Amino acid sequence: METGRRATIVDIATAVGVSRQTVTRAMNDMPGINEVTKQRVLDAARELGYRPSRFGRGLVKRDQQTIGLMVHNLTNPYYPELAAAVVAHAAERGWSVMLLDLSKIDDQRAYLTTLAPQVDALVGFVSIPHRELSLILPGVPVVEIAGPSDDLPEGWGGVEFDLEPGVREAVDHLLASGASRPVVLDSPGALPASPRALLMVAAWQAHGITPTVIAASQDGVVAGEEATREHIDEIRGADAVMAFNDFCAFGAMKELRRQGLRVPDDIRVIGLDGLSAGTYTMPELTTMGVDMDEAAMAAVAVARSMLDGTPGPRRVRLSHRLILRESA
Amino acid sequence: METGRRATIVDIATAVGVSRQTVTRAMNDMPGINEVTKQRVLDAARELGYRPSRFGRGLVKRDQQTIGLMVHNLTNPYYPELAAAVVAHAAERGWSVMLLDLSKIDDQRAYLTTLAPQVDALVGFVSIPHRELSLILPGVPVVEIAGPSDDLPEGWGGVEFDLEPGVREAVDHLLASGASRPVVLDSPGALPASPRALLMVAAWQAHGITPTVIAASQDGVVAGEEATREHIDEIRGADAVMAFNDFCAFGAMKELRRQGLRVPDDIRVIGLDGLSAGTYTMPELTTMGVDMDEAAMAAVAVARSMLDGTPGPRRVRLSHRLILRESA
DNA sequence: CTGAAAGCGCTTACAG
DNA sequence: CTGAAAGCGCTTACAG
Repeated sequence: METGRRATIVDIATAVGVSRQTVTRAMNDMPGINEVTKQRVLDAARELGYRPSRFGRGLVKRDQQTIGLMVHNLTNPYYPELAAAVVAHAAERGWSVMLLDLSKIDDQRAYLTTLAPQVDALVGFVSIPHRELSLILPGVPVVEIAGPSDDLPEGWGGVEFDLEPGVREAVDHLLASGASRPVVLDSPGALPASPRALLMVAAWQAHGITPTVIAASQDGVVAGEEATREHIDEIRGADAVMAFNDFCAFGAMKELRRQGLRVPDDIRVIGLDGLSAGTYTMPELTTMGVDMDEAAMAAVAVARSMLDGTPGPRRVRLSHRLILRESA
Repeated sequence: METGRRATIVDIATAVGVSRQTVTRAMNDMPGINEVTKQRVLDAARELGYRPSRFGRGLVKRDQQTIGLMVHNLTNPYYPELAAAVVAHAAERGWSVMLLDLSKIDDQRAYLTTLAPQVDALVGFVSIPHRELSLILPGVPVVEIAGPSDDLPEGWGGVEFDLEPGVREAVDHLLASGASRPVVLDSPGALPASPRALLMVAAWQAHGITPTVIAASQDGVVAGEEATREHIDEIRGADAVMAFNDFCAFGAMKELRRQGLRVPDDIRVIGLDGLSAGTYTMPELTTMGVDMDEAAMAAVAVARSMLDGTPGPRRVRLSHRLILRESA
């Protein structure tokens, strides 16, 4: 069956004693071919284990599009929700999606250098410097999904998340529920605070309240627990925690419970990212996020208009919204 | 910049006044080209917005491999852990991974018919009838990831999960911790019970104990809550719940808490699937699962040996293990 | 209904 | 250092 080399259209043609042309007609179910001939071709194809080369075919039919989906780490439940939606919207256009998960890759440069040329456009979260990516991929359309960034490189598309409306809704909700002594649980890094934390602080200050800001050492569940434990005194004096992201919020909720504090009765907790994993916990996590399906649709649409050279939008802005569940 | 048609190697050649050959040398950083010529070519390429065609290139260099990764629904956290690992192991071989998520696809047949020919091998969870997939993809190597199946189609590879050792460990652990009145929370469907539930029942019976089996209406978190609520009387008489999967276990834990039962003090809970999302809850979920990285590595290895026609293993068996956390 | 010709965009020898 | 030739596997017109 396997003769070392993969069978081609010519092998079938010579085996059956017809031209390549006739083989194409049979394989692609085209009209204008005798039913008997067709059968003989199909039989020979099966016999020889023939599979069409996607390169030969792609070279002549120019309709195959593949978009690369870049994510930092698919294990973070934030990305699969996006990825599933991107696949669905790409499928509507007959596009395939190549998954580029950088989390376990040692040499990201080398990885992208070999794989990215196999892609017609790139969509997703760009975790390496913009300039570097542009050098690796000269000319490939890129649609970056991220927070609002004024420094989107020339020629790139973007789907931007505007967190402000969600944060505002969250603060309004907390105020309405009687909270007035908020703690912001920030992530490490940018001093004095991350953009997310600054947004939260500003939203409270608009109501004359200045939250206490504490920082976790990382942005995972365990770090959220630790930070909550370390700052438990400040937190006992508070009536609401707004976390940097949902993971920190999960950690905070776990530690609060250990400390005997009831959520949301004693203290409210609000996450940020809108993970559906927030429905696994008890209480379910109130959070903020965008509609991932909308984001994916927008990203695919921008990619399409860039690929086609259509005048369509190159930059879409989506607002975070409060996702009201149980923890606040 | 964009002239409608995409620039090819020939466009650059004529623009610079050299042969295609020379352009190839410049673009691919090959030796034997004058530095000045090379610069002129590279400049022209940038000028014309040239990007190499992956088809032209793929046709002549035969080293590009793409594997299709089939998953039922990437939003289910079970799959991303596998997907991330598959991407990592594929990357080691320079393979790219095309993501095929069937969850939001209306016409799965049409979807696979257009996308699967763009793939050299298929790996993952096969949710359509085996025969149907074989018809859509004559000759494409398939590596199915699933529970032990004796009916693996001729020529397919498989990575099989053996749940029995994990279930046995879980029961031993529950017994050792003093539990003796187990409830099995099964999923709907197969009567009288699912294979998973039957395995659990058998493991208990080996110790002379017959668990009560109750069934949820679905296999999600909410169904787990509902089933727990409906059968709360049986559960109050029990000291351990073994759930069909981690989702049901999440739901059970939530409802148990509402009902005033403490986990694990009053009642132990054990899930099945080994989701890392089980660390988000309080208490963290004790569960059973395989090492996803190992599973992914095995799947990629089987795919490779099938693609190469190497005699390597076509079927790998992996054992579930108890993942001890807090809920039991 | 079938085949000879041309071409998709690229690279790999082979000459010079 | 550079180019003319051949070929990768397939399809699309065009003849017959």
